[in-house]
Amino acid sequence: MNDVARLAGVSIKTVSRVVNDEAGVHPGTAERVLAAIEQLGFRSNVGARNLRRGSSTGTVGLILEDVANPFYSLLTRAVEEVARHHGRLVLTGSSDAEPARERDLALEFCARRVDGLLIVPTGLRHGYLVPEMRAGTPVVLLDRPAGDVVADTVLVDNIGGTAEAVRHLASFGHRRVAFLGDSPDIYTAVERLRGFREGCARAGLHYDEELVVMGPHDERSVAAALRRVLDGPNPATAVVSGNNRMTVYAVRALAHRPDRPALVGFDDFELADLLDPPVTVVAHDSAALGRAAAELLFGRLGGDSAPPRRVVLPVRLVPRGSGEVGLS
Amino acid sequence: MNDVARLAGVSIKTVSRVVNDEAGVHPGTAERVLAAIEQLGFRSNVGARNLRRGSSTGTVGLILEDVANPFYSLLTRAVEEVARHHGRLVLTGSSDAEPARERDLALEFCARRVDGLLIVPTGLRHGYLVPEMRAGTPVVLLDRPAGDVVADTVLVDNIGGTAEAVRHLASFGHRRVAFLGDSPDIYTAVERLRGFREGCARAGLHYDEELVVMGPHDERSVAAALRRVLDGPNPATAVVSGNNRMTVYAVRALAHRPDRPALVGFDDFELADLLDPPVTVVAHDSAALGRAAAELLFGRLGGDSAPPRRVVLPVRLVPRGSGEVGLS
DNA sequence: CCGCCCCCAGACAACGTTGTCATAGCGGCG
DNA sequence: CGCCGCTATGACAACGTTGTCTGGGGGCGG
Repeated sequence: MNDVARLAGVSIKTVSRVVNDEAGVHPGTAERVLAAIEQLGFRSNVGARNLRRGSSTGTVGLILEDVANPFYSLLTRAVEEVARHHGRLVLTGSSDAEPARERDLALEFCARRVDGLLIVPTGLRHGYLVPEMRAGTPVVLLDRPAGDVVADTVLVDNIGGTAEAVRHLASFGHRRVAFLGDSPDIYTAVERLRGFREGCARAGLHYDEELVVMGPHDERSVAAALRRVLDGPNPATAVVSGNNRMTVYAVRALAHRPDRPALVGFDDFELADLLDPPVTVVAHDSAALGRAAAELLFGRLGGDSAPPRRVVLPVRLVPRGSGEVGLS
Repeated sequence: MNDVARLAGVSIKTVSRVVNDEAGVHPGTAERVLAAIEQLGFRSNVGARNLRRGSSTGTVGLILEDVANPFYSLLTRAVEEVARHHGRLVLTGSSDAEPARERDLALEFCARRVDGLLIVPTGLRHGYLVPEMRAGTPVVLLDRPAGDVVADTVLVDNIGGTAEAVRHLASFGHRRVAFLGDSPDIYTAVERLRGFREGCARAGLHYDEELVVMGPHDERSVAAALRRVLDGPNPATAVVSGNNRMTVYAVRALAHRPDRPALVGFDDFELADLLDPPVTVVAHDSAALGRAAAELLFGRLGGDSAPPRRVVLPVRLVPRGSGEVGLS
């Protein structure tokens, strides 16, 4: 800016005025300044501006498990879009479901003075957020609440959705339904398991612990879990899988089995409708999740100081074929 | 920091020393300072630190078309990973294939003094990058070069891959192969079309313009394009589709056709192997693309000042079924 | 002709840090 | 006892901006 001022033969303050479109600069002067800016390729330093102004940095932080998962990448896109409408940029980070990494990312974001944080929380302890929130950084939690921190939270109806899946399968005559869930230290996994139990209870099914496997997270372990519930003496005839990854693994594992069980997956995924058979899912809109959370965040930034909200987004069962298999 | 200093009864400089783990602070003093930091929830302001130090902001910018596209979200994840190893955070933005948006994002990133930029360039004019590059911001282009700017570029072998797809189809007896490509102002679309022509030439096929459709970008227009090449008087018996989106649309459009043509898609995608028939693709590793570009960028940040490099990553044809259909 | 006001422009401080230099205190050694 | 050198600390300026205040000149009315 100094260089620009020198080149244009004005003071640095006048350059600042031109850069900020402030009124009261002689058009001729402004022209000279603009020419100098152009010539030197000057770009105002937003960091310094924010420091001086004490104003927003124009960024929000987004922390999730893994952008590579379509569920989160759709969510990310939605957040980006809302942020853009509010003139903000997005800092992203994947925690890989490691609490320490989530914490490091969040604190790093805060040190960079993001205007707000959107977090898909991992693990159980989130007390590290308290000082930041007290310091005025609004935090919105997505997809899961944080056990020990009260903040705005946007969830999907995990319990209702899983219960609905069970009801659906029971309506086709299934009495022995298995549940494959994620690790029990993940909130959504626990909720969906609860929904599963509830669904069993409502449909008058016996809840059999033998048919519940929590924790398999890769293709091999999902396949093993399926063998366990399908190859026993009293096998399941239908399966509810707890998230999009597991559903895909399950489809893969079941592809070459002669006696395929009925399958309903939690989370929709691309091409589910083109598989053979098309996969019935409990769908929810992850873009809507991101949008709702981001809107909530910007609401807070806009001055909304109502008590923390908890929003639960609806899910809906999409029958496609894999879940409408009767008993053979 | 002032408050911390006051509370600990030391000068602000001593607080700075403690925060930065500088040697030569009395342990007792350090303890008092740390206690004050804890009590006040003090978090050092990275922006101010960078301003004073004139050092890196510890961020890199990543601009691509759309994070929601799995191709880009895998890439994003790889970039995040490399950045993390180099202690950097990632600012992301989706350009939606709009040059103006790409430009705005890039300049916004530069105003925030990112250490470097990774860009999947959209459109043909990227001169706006020149001042930034001259100012010392390294730029690496991914997936496509920028017509009018010389910078490090990481590409995939578009021509070779598409030619290979044609060769593969011809080896199953196909003589009339159609090509569905993206809009011709996208570099990869043009390259793949060139690869298609080259493949036709090498396989001794007549290159028939009637069988080439460039530009369809949603489900409806892909379906229309397919009708055009399949329902004419002299129809195609095989189709090469130009990217992952189009392949998926094509699969959907072909799902209920009795006379399905052979199909090879450019870009691999999840579940391609589970469709019926499984989809043969020209696969490349988008994570490797992101990794290579990020490594290149950090190499530049590490002082590598060799002339701009152009890296071309290999592709490989993955036969799965849809491309191994002979003539009926 | 004088005084006032308006239009432009610049001087200066401050935002939150940190690098540089200065200084106070203290123990040891000749 | 005086000097040296070391340790622990602080004062100050500067990073690149911008808000506030001040000042010079010109036009206009009295």
